[in-house]
This record gives sequence, structure tokens and C-alpha cells, in this order.
Amino acid sequence: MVTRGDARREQILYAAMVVFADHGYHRASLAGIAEHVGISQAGLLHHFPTKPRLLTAVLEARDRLDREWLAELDPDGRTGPRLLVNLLRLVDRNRRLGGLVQIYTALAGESVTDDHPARAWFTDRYGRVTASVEAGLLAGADALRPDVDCALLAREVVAVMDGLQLQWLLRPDEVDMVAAFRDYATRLIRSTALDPEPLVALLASAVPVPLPAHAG
Amino acid sequence: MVTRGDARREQILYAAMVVFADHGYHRASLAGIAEHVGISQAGLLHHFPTKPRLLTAVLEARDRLDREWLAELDPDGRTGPRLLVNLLRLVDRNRRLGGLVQIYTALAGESVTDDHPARAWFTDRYGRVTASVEAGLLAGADALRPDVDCALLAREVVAVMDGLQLQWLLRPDEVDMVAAFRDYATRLIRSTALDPEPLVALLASAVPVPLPAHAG
DNA sequence: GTCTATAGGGTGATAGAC
DNA sequence: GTCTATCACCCTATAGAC
Repeated sequence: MVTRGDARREQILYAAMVVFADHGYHRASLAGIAEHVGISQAGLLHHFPTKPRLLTAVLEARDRLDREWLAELDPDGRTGPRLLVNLLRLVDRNRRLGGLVQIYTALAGESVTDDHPARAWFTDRYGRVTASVEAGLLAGADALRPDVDCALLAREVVAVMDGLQLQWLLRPDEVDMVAAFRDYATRLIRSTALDPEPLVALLASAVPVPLPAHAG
Repeated sequence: MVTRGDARREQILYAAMVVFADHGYHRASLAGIAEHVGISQAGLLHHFPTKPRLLTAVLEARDRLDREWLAELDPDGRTGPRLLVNLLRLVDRNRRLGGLVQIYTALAGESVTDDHPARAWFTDRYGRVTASVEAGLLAGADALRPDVDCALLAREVVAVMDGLQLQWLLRPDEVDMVAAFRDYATRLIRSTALDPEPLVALLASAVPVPLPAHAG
């Protein structure tokens, strides 16, 4: 539950999300974030005492958002190859959200450096995300060919989503992540599911309007 | 050709590669790089007048290294699905190189932010890399099923390599990128090549000693 | 809860001696 | 080519008034 007194905090969190996405963590300044909110830098520090703690709060807020999206995307707890249909919808959602997704790519890349304050969080998050995808695959494993390695496959699926996102952020108008992921997921289903064609059809119609590859 | 007078420059380039990889671009300091070389910060600036120009030089040096590796990996200009065997070798090489690969992930993530000095370079590089993979696939397209979209597939392959690398950098001892990429490439060949099994066998023996997934 | 003022640290780049 | 010294800047965080 969110009390009324947290309104300013949420303003700051949102502004910090935007500024971290635009400049990364180390280049973002507290003064810049405070300016977005319309307060002074010292005023900001009243709500979040240090910069790393602001970052932590931002990442936790993103976590909550992610959980809401996943719950909304996957109300029936769909498993096995059908999971890919939900992930395709997630890719499409990320595309429409634009800059707010950038924070992951910008911070994840930055975080691989030695003692980055977000490193533990990302290490953790990848563990949870891949484990969750793996669990989804395992739960529907009876619809998959028996030689599928769900652990390796989970890492692969997450890797494809991240890698496409990086290419898309660098060239949004030339890279169609939805088309690329649909192509990937279709081939993946055909090579791992026991009864692929119904799922392939679902995938083809999962995201309402497939965009042309080079839309202006 | 490299003249003897460039020795110091190369020392600096190497040190910069290491420090950028460890800390990213913005957190790396010229003084820190200079210390690795054993000279002063002002001494460094005699060879590279500004920090962005040092970064550019580092990226260009990595480019040259990459080209040498690719030439060595692919002496016969192998194309089509066989390209994947060479890429698996590249993944293995990256694993063994450790920190020197990190510079790509660290800088690529950082570069998606608005006006990062490496952004244009990465945008360019992804264009070249995906185009080169696509060209390789197209050149061997007669060994592929006719419905394969080489452009989308090229982006996908690059995405898998990048995404796995990020996961591996965050948890080097838990993520086996070679195994994951081999698994991916095997499935990909089976679902796209007209005569997959010889290539699958090649893939299975391509990297001498497959590591156990959770080696200590 | 928000402000101004400032301490205290680090940075990229320049000037000029050797 | 390399150094020391220094400038000018930006940053996080604190102190204390309102």
C-alpha cells in the first residue's frame, strides 16, 4: 500500500528512472534528477540519503513493475513452449515502452564492471529470471521433446531478448525486435515442441499488428 | 606497419583496454590508465590529446584484433550453416580471453545512452557484424531451407552471443557460454540446414574439451 | 520538507620547465 | 616525451536556516 506521503518519493523514482536510462548511473547527477522533479539536489537527498540507495530503490521499483506485467501477461501460469507466446508479448511491450526499458540495458552493461553498486542486483536478477523461465519450461516439459535441456534453453531465451534489445536501442528504426523474436520463437517451437503447429499459429497472431521491417 | 616510435602508444592502448574493461568508460580515469603504463597523466595526454580520442583508438585497435581472429578462424571463408562452427570457436576464444572481452559488454551497454562517444562506433559495428554474418549465411543459402530469413537470423545469432556474454560476465562460474551456444547452434542447424547431421557432428567436436556445466 | 551554502574529492585538460 | 603544477569544472554529501 502506498501512503500519500510517498508521492514525492515516487516522483523522484520516476525521474531517476528516466535520467539513469538516458545517461547511465555514473554520468547521471543527483542535481539533474532533482531538476526533473523541480526541487533542489539537497531536497532530493532528504528522501534518498545517498546515490547508491536511490539506484537500489529504482531497481526495486522496476522489479515491482515487472512482476505486475508478468502477472498480467501470464494470468494462467502458462508453461512449456507456450511460454514463448507470452515472452513475445513482453518483447512487444518493451518496444512500446521505449526509454524505460533502456535502463536495463544501460545499467546491466555498466554493472559488469568490478564494484558497480548494481552488480549484485543484476547477478541476482538474471538468476531469478532464468530460473523462472526454466521452471516454466520444465513445468510443460511433457509437451517438449525429451532431449531438450531446459536450463540451457532458459539462458538462451533470455540472451536472445537482451541481445535484440541492445541492437534495437542502438538502431530503433532498423531493428525490428518483435519480428526477430517471433522468427526465433517459431523456429524454437518447431524444433522443441512435440506438437508445434498450433503454437506457431498462436505466435503468428500473438502481437496484433506485425510492423513492417523498415517503418518510418 | 608499426614503427618503433609507436611502442608507447601501444602500451597505452593496452592499458586503456584493461581499465575501460574494468571500470567502463566514464569511471575510468586517465590517471589510472597512465599509472598502469608507468607514466603521468599529462604524459599520456601527449600521445592521445583527449579522453574520447583515446577511447576511439582503443575501439579501433580491438577492431583490428577482431579482424585478425576472424581471418584466422575462417581461413577458407566458410559460409552458410558452417559459419556457426566458426562462431562457436569464437565464443570459446572469448571465454578464454576473459576480461578483454568485457570491454565490449561494458562499453556497449554504456553506449546506448544519449551522447556517448562510443555510440556511433557501436551502431556502426553492429551494422557491420550482422551484415557480415548475413552475407555468410546468404553465400551458403543453398544449404539452407528456402524459408530461412538470413537477415533476421543474423541479428538473432549476434544477439545470442551478446546476451550469453552478459550472463557469463556476471556469473562466470555458473554460466557456460560454450555449452549454451553449442546447444543453440545445434538446434539452429537442425531446423535450418538441409543436411544437418554432418554439421552437428562437427559442432560437437569443434571445441576440444567441453567443460562441465558447473566446474569449480 | 525544502532551501542555500559549502566542504571535500576527483576529473580532464593546459602551461611551461627539463 | 615526460614531468610538475595548476586551472576550472562537476560531483556527492553535510550543515544549518527557514
